[in-house]
Amino acid sequence: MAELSTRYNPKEIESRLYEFWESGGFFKPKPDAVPPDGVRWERASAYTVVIPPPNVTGILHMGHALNNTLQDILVRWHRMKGEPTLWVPGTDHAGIATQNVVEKKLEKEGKKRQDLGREKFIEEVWKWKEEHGTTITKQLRRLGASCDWSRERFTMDEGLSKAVREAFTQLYEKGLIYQGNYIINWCPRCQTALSDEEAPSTETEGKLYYYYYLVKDPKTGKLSREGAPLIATTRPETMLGDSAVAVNPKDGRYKNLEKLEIYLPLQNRPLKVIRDDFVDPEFGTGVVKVTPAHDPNDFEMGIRHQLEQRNILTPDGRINEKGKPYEGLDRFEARMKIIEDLKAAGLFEKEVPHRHAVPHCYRCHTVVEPYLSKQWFVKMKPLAEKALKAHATGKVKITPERWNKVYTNWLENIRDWCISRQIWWGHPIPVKGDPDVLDTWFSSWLWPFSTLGWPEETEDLKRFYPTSDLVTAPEILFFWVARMIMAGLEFMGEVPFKNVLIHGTVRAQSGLKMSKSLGNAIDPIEVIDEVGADALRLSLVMLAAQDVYLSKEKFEVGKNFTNKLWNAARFSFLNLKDFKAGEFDPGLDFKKLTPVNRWILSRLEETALEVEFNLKRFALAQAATGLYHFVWGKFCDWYIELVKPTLTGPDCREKEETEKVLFTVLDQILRLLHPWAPFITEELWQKLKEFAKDKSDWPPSLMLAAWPHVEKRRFEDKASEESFKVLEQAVGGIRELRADLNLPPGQALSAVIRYRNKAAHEALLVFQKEIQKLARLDSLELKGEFKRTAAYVGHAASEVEVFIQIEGVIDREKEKARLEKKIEEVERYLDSIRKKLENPNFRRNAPEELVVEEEGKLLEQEALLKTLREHYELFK
RNA sequence: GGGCGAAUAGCUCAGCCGGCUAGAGCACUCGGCUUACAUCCGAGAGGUCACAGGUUCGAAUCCUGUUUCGCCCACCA
Repeated sequence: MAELSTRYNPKEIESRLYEFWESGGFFKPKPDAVPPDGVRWERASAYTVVIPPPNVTGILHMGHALNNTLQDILVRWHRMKGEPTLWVPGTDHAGIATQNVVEKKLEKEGKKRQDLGREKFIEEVWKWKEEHGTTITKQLRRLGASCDWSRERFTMDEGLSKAVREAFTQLYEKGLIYQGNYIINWCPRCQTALSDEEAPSTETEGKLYYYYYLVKDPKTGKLSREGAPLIATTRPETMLGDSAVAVNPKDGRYKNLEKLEIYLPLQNRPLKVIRDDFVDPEFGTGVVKVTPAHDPNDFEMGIRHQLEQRNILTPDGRINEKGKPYEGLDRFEARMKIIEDLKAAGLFEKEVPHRHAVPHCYRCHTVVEPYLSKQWFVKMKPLAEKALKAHATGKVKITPERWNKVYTNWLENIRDWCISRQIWWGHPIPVKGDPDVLDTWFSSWLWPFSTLGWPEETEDLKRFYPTSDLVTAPEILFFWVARMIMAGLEFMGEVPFKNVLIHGTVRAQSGLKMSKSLGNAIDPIEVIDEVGADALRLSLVMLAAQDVYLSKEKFEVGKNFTNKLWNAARFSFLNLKDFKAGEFDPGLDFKKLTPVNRWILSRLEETALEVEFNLKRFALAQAATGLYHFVWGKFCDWYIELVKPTLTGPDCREKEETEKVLFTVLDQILRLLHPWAPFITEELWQKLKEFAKDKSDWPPSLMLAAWPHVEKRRFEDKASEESFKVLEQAVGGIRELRADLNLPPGQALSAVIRYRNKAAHEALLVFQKEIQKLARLDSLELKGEFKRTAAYVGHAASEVEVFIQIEGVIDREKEKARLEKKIEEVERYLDSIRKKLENPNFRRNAPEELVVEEEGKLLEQEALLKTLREHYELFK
């Protein structure tokens, strides 16, 4: 075998391995997988995930990296378990976002979309998609995502367009789609309707303007502010669309308001006076101007009181002919002009600062205008009811738990969904002569089944629907997840997935959302270039128990760990060089193995159990952390160090056995780690494979190798684990003394270890050689006598007492102080245990085992204290 | 305005059903190039678990309230 470099270099291997996997067809579900009982896999046993389709315009950001890493871990795990596993990839046409991108591109060429005309423009968008639409899928490959690319879909491809038409038709025929004049969120820049979810509000420091309306004197017919109501509004320009003023029916202050003839200033139009419960007497002056065409509440009031709906805005946010004399002005210009004019007319009272929520377009951040227009809607109540029921009966589970309430709360208060958009790029509404297109989400909500072929009854649909797990960020719980559940139930009669895993949002270290425009984004591809995809994945996942606050240093964890793994394997390969595996099953010989080998196998099996337990409950971070500590803290720090002399020593039975165990442990580690770190584990596993004598039953890729599932424990050995604790105490004690005493590295050292019980004695006998090696001792005596010529320093743990004897002089005062500190510590601890045990209530109420445990601790600590005191006497 | 979440070492976080002297990684201090790895090895220092009450033999963990931060939702003009 070629020598491995001393450092892990991900660049060399990543693209080569991905190509190997993809061209080998390993990402495709097994067509003929057969479970142990010989029955063909049933639909229920397939494992399916559909990717949250990134926008075609997108470039991979950290949110994607986390999201897809989590999916890939689950997918690779299930695939290794032997389940027919399918991860469906694809991209979203992202209506407004994509249209904006292409418009911007045209702008640079000095063109507008209107210049091209609709047909030509759409051609341009497709052209753009062909050229740039593969960026994100290429980037997902760099991450290692094991999607079945042969099944890649696009929300505007032919099949999905058909699904969209079918879904629309079905809803239409059921009477769940209607068209109506409605007040909707309108983006004057994008010139389209937006759903409520697309128009998020931001708290804004605004102003509340107070000014007088006019009253007509019945005698003179003159208009004046005498006795007229003062009103307050944040958007004075909408007064041009006023139809009435309203007060609360119970508001005593305005009993006679109806008797007045109220007129609108500037336009001098008569207004109605109405009374409505909506009006809050506490807010402003208690009098509200009513503008049915430009405010959602006023719209409702307008319906209740049959008011005129006066639309005063053009689609691009300018005042139209109804708003004379302000016609042609932009809405914000008009606001200023109107305030000026009101001031000039002596009607303006004051302006006060006012914090309020202002909706903005989620794409271009323009202030959204409530706007009256004809739109298409889906009646959501009937769909939501089914989705609530499916959730209540446990058909869909959301993890973490707390999101369940958020989900149900939203569905219970659902409002109809405005699905038409006045843009060009999107699915046309299949209604003759309608120029609108459908909301992007109208195609994405069908994603879990449309990607599998619906409305055709395909094999894929039968085999892989419903899917298994959906992994997503919380931001699109309503946009997407809830709607998919509704669509799945409506069109397929079944929930689209069984589990929803919601992970944290990736933020910059500052706590802000990462975004390119804020300049605080860390590019995952850059990180992959620097430390490798595996390091990125491991770091992200280990941090991702909740929201992730990222900075570049955080990828060190993964980087260092992959390098450690690389070197552990490198060491193994150097020492396995004349080894032929294949026929070896440690399970057969387990009882005959050396204690060290039994110990590592026992720990390995425990780790495998823990990893699977955590994977099952979607605790991917905990699973990764557990593996990390096993590999680094046990396998590298102890096992490899312990078996070094054996492996590098002369050939013997023990050496052969150790090589076999090392081979097994490394193989299992690589398998366990593969879902998190697919590249490095594959690379190392392929090398490991070269040592196996019989490779016929080894799959071509680690991706397809069997997952270390522990059905029944084969390697459990509590005794060797206990002995190992004694070893750790002994070695740790000597190291501590060495460091405390600041001994020079070459210092010759003899140690004496005394034991407290038979088990400890046996453990010491078993590991005597190892202790000597790890603690770098010249000699080691068990329960030996102290030489009169040497000075001694001691350390006592629960089961062993460790002394080192040093020829020559040691600093007695320093050692005295050290012992005093230790004695004090133990006394304090002993005190707390005694207090606990002396409390009669503790004995009465605490569980039996706990009391026994505490009593054990008491004896242990007492013995320890005795030794420390005896030793202290020597230094007095 | 309503709902949710967070508050633990200098930093980022783990601590499930209440009970091992509250842990890890980074940073820090001391000592080491020990024939896999200095992206490393060994040792160490560092915490009144936000605050105030309560339940309990026992609370970082459960309950109540307070403070600070974050997120989501909402039509108060």
